Amino acid sequence: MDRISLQNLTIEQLFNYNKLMDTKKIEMPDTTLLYDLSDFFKLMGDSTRIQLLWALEENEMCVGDLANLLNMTKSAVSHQLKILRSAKLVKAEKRGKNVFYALSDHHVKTILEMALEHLNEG
Amino acid sequence: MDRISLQNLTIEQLFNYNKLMDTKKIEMPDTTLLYDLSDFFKLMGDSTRIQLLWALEENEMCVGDLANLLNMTKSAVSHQLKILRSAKLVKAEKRGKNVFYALSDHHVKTILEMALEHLNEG
DNA sequence: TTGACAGTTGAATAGTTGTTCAACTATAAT
DNA sequence: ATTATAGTTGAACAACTATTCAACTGTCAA
Repeated sequence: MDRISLQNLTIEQLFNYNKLMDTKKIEMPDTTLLYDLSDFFKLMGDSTRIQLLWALEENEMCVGDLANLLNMTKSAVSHQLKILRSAKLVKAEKRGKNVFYALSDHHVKTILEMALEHLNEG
Repeated sequence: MDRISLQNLTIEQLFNYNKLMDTKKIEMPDTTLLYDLSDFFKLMGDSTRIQLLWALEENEMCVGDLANLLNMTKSAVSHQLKILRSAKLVKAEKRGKNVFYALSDHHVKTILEMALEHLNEG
């Protein structure tokens, strides 16, 4: 069956359409859920944070090393790490003068690889 | 072996560290790749676009219907659809007065579900 | 204790981005 | 032909965000 626009329907047509939708159980998920989803992707939607996650995927590292690796100031890196930390994607541990950061979530790698696969096939 | 900070190393220690890194083949991927990755996530990092993708996952739909479903103006929806379209995530087909949009990529659903799973377990 | 280094923080700035508004095109109906 | 509807577009505005800068804390070494 061809899809139709709800905008052009008579009352009766709209009624039938609604019945159809009922039987197919088409429904939007909770709005807050979609907001959480987009918030999560927003975290990944920044090249600095992606690079940080990628680097920490391989190595536990401290702020200065990450700053060297990405050619950024320690301040900028620290700001972004704080965001990743408050989202519970990385965890920090202080040892002496250094603060070492590590991934706290194993899903991240999977999602990164998933997206890479998408990009490669596109 | 405990991780160390490159910042505190002597030349000799740094040399040994580099040898270690060589054997472990730790390397950052091409920078442009990570930029593509974050660009992709940036697309998903907006609740309007996530809702559009979610809706189109179930239904091919036209602009007015999507606008009704999300309680937005047709203009706002059209702008966002244009972004999704230029990223080749949706495709458009004009039929009569309507323009019907549909997902053009099957990876999207998988990635959405992946992220949802992550959110549920967190 | 003093100096040096690692990292954090808040304010300021510059760049980005989503929505609105108004004007426009194109299709269908009377 | 005229009118109404569906959708697109560009400019303008407001909100958001990443980086920089300067000041600060805490730790180690001399």
